[in-house]
Amino acid sequence: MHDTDHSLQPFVDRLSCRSILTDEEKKAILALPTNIMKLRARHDLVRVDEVTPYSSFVSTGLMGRYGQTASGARQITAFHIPGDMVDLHSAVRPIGVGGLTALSDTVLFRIPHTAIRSLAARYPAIAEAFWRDSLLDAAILMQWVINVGRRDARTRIAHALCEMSIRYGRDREVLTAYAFPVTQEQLGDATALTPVHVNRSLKSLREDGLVTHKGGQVYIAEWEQLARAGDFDAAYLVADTKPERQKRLLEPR
Amino acid sequence: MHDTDHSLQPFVDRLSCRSILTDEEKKAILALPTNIMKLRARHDLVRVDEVTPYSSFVSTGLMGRYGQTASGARQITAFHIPGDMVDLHSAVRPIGVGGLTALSDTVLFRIPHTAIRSLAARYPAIAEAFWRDSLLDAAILMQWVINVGRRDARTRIAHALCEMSIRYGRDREVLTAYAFPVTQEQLGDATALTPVHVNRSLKSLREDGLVTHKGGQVYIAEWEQLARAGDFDAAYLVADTKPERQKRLLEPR
DNA sequence: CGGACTATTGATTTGCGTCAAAGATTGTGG
DNA sequence: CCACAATCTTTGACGCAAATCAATAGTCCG
Repeated sequence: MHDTDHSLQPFVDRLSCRSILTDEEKKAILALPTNIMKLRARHDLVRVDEVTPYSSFVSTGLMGRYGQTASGARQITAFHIPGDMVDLHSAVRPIGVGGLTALSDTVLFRIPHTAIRSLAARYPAIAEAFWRDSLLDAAILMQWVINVGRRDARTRIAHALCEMSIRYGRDREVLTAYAFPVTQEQLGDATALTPVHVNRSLKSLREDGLVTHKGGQVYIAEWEQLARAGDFDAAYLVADTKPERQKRLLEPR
Repeated sequence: MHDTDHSLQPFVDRLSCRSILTDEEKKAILALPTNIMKLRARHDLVRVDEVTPYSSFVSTGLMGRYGQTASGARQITAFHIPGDMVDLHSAVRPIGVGGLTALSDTVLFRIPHTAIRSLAARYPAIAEAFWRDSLLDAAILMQWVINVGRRDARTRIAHALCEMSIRYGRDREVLTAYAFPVTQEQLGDATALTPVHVNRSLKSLREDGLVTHKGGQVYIAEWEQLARAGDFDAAYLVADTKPERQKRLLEPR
């Protein structure tokens, strides 16, 4: 085995943080057929209401899942960062989840659903890992409902920046500087704010010395204060509180 | 086999709508140990940040999943109606999903996670059905982000009432009259509105002759118009567009 | 170097929140 | 079965956070 430009090793690493996989299972994942694809910023991978026959691993860049209202307003429902597998779920339930767009220039490895499905069929423990992965996405979505529904603009932005800090970090550690290549308009589409108000909220956070977002880079000056300002508690992002509970449903065979 | 008061038959029926299960698998689900539990309205089954060792099948009543902000504002992130299995996911990922409360008097059958886990371990096809079930919840959650983030009050309420109409209906058919035992305050907690504004929005929909909510009952007078007013498209609730795609990952053994 | 995004700031508007108070319903214990 | 307490619904007046409108600077890229 050797790494290639198409390597899914980061995906295996990420799954292994949350689920226990045997070497054979890891190898089987690495052996998935991949198809490299490059997307320019603002180009769609999947349009709303379109059904895709692929799942895609994000290698570099940033993808956004989105839906829209009849009046054309866009709402981003998820950010997908390098290491994430997007549309993994669509192998099992391929509808009703909106479109996927590149928020910045992005490199993906596409994997046919058929390959995902047969892998999950052969290795139930992998299916379980995939399931657990989609449950983390669901937990994040719940937080977004709370964020968008019940927090004011400044708090929402702070919360979003805290979330991405933890998600970009290895092993859920705080990253006080990270690349987050979104425009203020896109950040507004994720937090349900207008670009103008995103700008004002960022300014307020910047003037209070908590955080800066410039040139697609986030610099967190005061993590503790930012987390407080964003009403942020990272518990929902943690794989599991008790390691013994993340043990496999199935023994290796 | 005979039905009892603890029967999980409705759960099997619901899973069977979306996944293909053998008779043996269905029997195995029905054989799960259940523990009946009654909850009065406004009582919690699981508090925020609490970890539960049970999944619960809703027999009658209405459950709500919720989170809250530091300032104490409550946001309902999901309604769970009779036939739903709540906290199914917590068997695999037991954290970060907030609390569960009874929105009306509710009867539940509790099932230990250990039983769920061993069932999923023995029958991978059941694990797959569970996964698919949690993906529907995630699709609903995405719509809630859009609803709360980008639609005005009247539209949000209309959307929520449309969603529940389809979810209460058998086989995703429109139900123009259904029991939905929530107060206007709870509906506000779900749509991120104040009870006062929920009242005004309902009044507007009522005066336009679209829908009525009185005494915990919803009466939809004009489905088409209500769906338009709520910017509602039921596609996200459908099990699958193409039946052949919902075929099993795994052959029965 | 020019055209198209992107960020920033100010002035004004508005949908929804907040506060308040009066009815309608529901439930409960005597 | 009634009384009264508690909860829920409805309506009005007012305030505010964020949207909208508008215009000027940066910035990136071909």
